[in-house]
Amino acid sequence: MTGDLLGAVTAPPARVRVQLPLPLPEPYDYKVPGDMALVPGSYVEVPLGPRRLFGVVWGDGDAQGGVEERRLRPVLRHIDLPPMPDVGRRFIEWVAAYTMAPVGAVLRMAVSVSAALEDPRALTAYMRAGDDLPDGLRLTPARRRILDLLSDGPPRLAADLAAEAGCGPAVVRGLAEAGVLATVPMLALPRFPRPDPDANPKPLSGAQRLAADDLAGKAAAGGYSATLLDGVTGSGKTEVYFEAVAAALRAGRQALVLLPEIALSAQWLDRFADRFGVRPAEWHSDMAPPLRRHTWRAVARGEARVIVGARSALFLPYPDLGLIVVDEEHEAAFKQEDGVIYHARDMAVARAHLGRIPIVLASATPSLETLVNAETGRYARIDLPSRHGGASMPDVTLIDLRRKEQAPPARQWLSPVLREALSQTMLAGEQGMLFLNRRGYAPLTLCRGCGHRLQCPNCTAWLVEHRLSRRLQCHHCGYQARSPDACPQCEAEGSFVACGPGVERVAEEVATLFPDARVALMTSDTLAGPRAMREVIEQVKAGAIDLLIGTQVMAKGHHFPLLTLVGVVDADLGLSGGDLRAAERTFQLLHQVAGRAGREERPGRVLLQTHMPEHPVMQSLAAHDRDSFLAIESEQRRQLEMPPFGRLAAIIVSGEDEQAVDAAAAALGRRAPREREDLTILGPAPAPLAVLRGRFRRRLLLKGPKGVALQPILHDWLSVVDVPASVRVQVDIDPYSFL
DNA sequence: AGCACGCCGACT
DNA sequence: GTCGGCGTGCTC
Repeated sequence: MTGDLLGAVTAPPARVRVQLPLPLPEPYDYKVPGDMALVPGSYVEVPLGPRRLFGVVWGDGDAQGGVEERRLRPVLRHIDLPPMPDVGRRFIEWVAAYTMAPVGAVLRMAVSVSAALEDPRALTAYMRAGDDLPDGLRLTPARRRILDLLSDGPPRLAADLAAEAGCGPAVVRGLAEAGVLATVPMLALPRFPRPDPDANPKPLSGAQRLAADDLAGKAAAGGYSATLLDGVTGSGKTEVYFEAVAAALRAGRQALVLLPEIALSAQWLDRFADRFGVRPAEWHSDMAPPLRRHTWRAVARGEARVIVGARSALFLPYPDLGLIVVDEEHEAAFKQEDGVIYHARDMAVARAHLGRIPIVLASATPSLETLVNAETGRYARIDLPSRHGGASMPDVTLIDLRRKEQAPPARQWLSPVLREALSQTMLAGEQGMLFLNRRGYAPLTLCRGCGHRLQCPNCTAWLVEHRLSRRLQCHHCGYQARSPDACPQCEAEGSFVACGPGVERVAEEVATLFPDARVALMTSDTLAGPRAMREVIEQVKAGAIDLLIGTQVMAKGHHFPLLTLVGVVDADLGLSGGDLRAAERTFQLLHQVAGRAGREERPGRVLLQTHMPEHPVMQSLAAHDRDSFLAIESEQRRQLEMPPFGRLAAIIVSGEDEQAVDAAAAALGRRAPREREDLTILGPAPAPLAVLRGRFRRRLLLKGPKGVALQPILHDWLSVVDVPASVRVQVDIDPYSFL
């Protein structure tokens, strides 16, 4: 104002580049109101067309090359939060460049709840509206469970109720709409008390102490380092990296622990609380939006000091991250397969590098990638021996299903040897476990009359019969249907035959073999919530269960002291399919499952049913020789120049119009950079799931030597091919799943 | 990612 | 004659 009166030259209105959480090709410029003090990283609200959006100031506006002044619209609001630190923005840009995603698409993950920046709002909790139920209320089983949960206890969040009852949050809202439940604002949002690094330190073995001191020293000193913490289950990896977390806390910095499946880690949270006095901040995708927002802000403000979460926790706006731990670093769950396709473990290493902080990769069965990095010296390595001396692994026996006397009877799946072992185990008052990584009753249902196979209408996949829920399910898209009475093709009634086993079918066989055994089924279908999981675990520990039957959710680290026998119903499952990492993954999974048998004083044994006992995976498991398996696997990859000895990228072309997809894939194939001798191009070929969720899919694969960055090659390649908007082209750098 | 604009089929 | 399908393009 005074400037005008004095005739002074008024500075042109300041202009900033704002990155919006949208897949735009570049940030947009906005005009800064005179009284607004913005810095790079400031969170702002800006207009975009008719909408108001949150964004992040990415730098100064571009007065020369950018849009003309008169088109600029003003920043509406400066959000009252500490700005996103420089390293956070550089990380987002790095991930965008690496994964070939727009920066805005990566930013979208970082402000992952769309309303992350909105002012805090109370959570909505639900409680019983009264004791009586209205007439005509349909009391479905899910509704019944919700009401039971609320019959005793305080009002609860819809997401928590849904998780415990094993249904969707819509059921809770439906009950509220029906007037059965009332909503109340829940004022007690979790506060994030500071974990105390000295609350309850655990006694450590000599080897643990050395490892812990090493990692704690790195965390205290800061600076980039990557360390593989390699130790079998029961070697005390968690206690060791807890000391690194403690050191980061003492240094006044935040720590992040990435776990593959936060939902299954109630035990982990208990151990953390025991060590540090309070629970850490949790971050995962099925948190209620208000809780996500609350947690996000607590991280941004630096109030949350230790965050444990699934892969998306990597993108939280840490103002002062001082340590990253990736536990179970070999887990495929770290690979995000939709939207921005990335591997959280690899991105975490990049984040540590950018932030100049240490990262710890922990595993009992490290990935080949990580092992090779440790061997070449890129990563430091700490080997943690078992606390129980050398013999931590149980006795592993292979059952050769090709031999007549070892094969199970027709339409049954447990061999005589395994049956006998189960029987002995239970007679001895010990517990057994049967592992089959296949949900449902049977993976394939066909008509005896005409041979028709029940297939998903949206995917190239058979429908899996689930007898417990009396439904057919597609495990790829979630399609469900009631089992038909008659064959849809030949209309014969009652002509269906179940082919192959799922865990439900194994449970049926067990019920006829051991009618008196107390059996628990552990699959993602039966363990819908953390409560269900905890209940089964308690029952097993209390000895109220004789036999556990389940899929990989059962394989995760639970300590069952009475469990001495593990039977793997089909050890070969997962080896077929031509997946690059099939053998590696099968080894990791079976190793983990085998580790469930025999803890503490009781020796355990493992029986693996297989059709290929000579396979390196089986041989290594039987001989307790991880290194020989890795050597064979590593040599094969080296010869094929496959990762980690070469680089791989997949191009996935998909769309609802098969011809358009084929045409686009063919066009990409024609323009492939075939002139370069160091590159190999495969495809286009139908993706293994040629139709997924109603979309046709074709794949191309680009392989190059280790030293060559594939992104610029892909960029040039894709830029010369015109693809109609109805066809989507995705790039998957370092593909894991070949689906 | 939204949302509008814009050209071709089945209805009040 | 309109209502509405979603293909293409824009948003600082």
